[in-house]
Amino acid sequence: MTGPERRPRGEAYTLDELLDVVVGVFIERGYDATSMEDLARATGRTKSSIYHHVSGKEQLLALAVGVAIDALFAVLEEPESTTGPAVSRLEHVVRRSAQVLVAELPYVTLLLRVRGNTGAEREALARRRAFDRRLSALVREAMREGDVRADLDPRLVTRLLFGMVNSVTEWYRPGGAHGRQEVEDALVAVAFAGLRV
Amino acid sequence: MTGPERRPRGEAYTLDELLDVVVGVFIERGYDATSMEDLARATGRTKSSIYHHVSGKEQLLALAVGVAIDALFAVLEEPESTTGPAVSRLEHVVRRSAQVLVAELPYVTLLLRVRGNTGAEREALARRRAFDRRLSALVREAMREGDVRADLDPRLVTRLLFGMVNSVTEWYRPGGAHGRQEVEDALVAVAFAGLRV
DNA sequence: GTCAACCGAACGAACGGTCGTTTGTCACCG
DNA sequence: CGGTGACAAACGACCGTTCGTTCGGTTGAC
Repeated sequence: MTGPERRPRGEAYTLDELLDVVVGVFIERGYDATSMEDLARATGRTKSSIYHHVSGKEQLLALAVGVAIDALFAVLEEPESTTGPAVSRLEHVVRRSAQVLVAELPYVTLLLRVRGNTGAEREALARRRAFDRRLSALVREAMREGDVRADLDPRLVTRLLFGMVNSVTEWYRPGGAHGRQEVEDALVAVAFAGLRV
Repeated sequence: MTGPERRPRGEAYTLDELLDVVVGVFIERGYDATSMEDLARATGRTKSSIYHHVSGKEQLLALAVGVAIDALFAVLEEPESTTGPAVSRLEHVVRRSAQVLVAELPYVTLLLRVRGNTGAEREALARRRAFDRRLSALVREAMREGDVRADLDPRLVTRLLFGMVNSVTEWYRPGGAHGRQEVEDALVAVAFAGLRV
């Protein structure tokens, strides 16, 4: 039941544990400004030890953003995202996206900072665009069903809506001033009902 | 009337023109990934020529984000931002912030990507926080006056509201799919009235 | 004995920044 | 009105450092 992993030395890192540390450093210092030396120091190992697990710095980024994208796409496959009125599905996706964002905060934060300079980043951006297209279709459907105001461009609405959702990565901190439930509820309230009384 | 500037060579850059080019490269490649060699190539000059105008790479960043912050703070000093009901002032600030963001797109984009690793970046972040505090006070006032829903934390509302506004830098492109007026109107409509019909 | 895990030392390349020199324009002067 | 000294602007070569990556060897659990 212990699985296939072996731990020759006292505190060897699995790839997942390595990734957890690496993502934290990437976010703190920025991907480009992070040296392999920084990562070695943060993981308590040497540079060459890291290269035993991954092919290089870029693969670490690719693995990390993959975690985030997979988690976000999984939301779209949930039953509540595929059945019922579009506006309800949209609300569910908004709420669950916020939950994923908070649960996988470092990974999603890294994903949202990717700008597409390397091959791995461009691939991540392509998957993000595919995700956005799904969201946009959902908004359009909710407009067609008459539950969401149709006087605005659905693509524009999608961008603003999920721009607001994604902006949570900029300030949310576990144990910070705002709780998870509070953030979710505020997000849904502002997005669907607006600020004015 | 020609001013104090001199142009010894054919196409010498003033500091402002230099900055315009530099900011573009910073955004495209990312600040850390941009080398002085890149900047020299983009400006059509050599590295040492750039060092004749500024003290180094970090000062270029400091000058650029200063442009953005000054433009944003100026919005708060406009008459419509200081008189009348708080909710009207808030709406004006949202609308004008979006205008500034579009008008000074590269500079504001750069400002919003700053994470605070160097001295210049930390100073920019401090000024951003001061700006956010002004916004937060405005939201709180609008709640007290009864024009904005008061069942949510005003700081949280501020972050979501301007998270949405700032997210425009992620996708807006001049001459792109969405016009300036369209973006402003959609922003105000979604923020104050919400998506649901 | 095997093999994943790890290490220390080293590599060429690229980095931000410096330096001494050259270029070109202008104000001034005879 | 031609000549000249001063000086901002720009140049190319170079500095020490750090980068991502490689490699040959060592360790220790099974």
